[in-house]
Amino acid sequence: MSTVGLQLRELREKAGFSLRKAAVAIDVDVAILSKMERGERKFSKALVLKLAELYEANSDKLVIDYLSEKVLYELEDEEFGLEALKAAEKQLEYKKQNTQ
Amino acid sequence: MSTVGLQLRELREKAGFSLRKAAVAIDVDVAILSKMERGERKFSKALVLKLAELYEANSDKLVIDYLSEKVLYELEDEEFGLEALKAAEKQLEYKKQNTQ
DNA sequence: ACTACCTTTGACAATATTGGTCAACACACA
DNA sequence: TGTGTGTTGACCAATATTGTCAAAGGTAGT
Repeated sequence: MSTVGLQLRELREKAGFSLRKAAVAIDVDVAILSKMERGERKFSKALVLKLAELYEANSDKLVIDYLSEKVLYELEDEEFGLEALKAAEKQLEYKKQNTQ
Repeated sequence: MSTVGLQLRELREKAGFSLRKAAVAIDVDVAILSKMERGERKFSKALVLKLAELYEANSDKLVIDYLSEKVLYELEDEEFGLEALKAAEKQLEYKKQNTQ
């Protein structure tokens, strides 16, 4: 599985943007984008969306992976991580039923 | 579904602790415990464990619910929250297989 | 060697978030 | 009145997160 950072790096390269140009286009410091692509810093959702738009890529999967990484980060090394995810899932499914 | 805070409040009352006594026992300010029980502040895992021990309650479910709440908090109002959870779950399951 | 790009790195400042402290409040009841 | 209960808000301190900047090292072309 490839991280959001690496996915966005690939997309950037395919779209023909240098790191600098991409950074300027979404109004963020080059250093930050560099670190984000390599996973040294966490993305913000806003930046993921901006980049997806810039590269003309579908953002849904990127956002899902972004959120998933965020969640996994919270649960890292937790003995009951999987159980917690399943509990959270139940909650969300329940909520979805009752509001839609 | 009952929050971790409310569960711990029930446990406290059943165990016969006043808020103050419980707070003293786990070495935390009363105000904090009060807020945590009512969900105005987030618990820390350490406090959940301490309280479970104090009330002689099984901590597994409490910890799972605690983590689940933490995760749901991250995903609140996210369109793709459910998908993100499922993606995270896959990751964890995969990881589990390959390390145990 | 020089120039012009590229990406990475680390140090630092600014800012936001979190956690803890404290005093006061309101309520009930002996 | 005095004692115990839980709640509230203001405040500070520690910590984490983000942004800024300058410099370094790599590569390619002239």
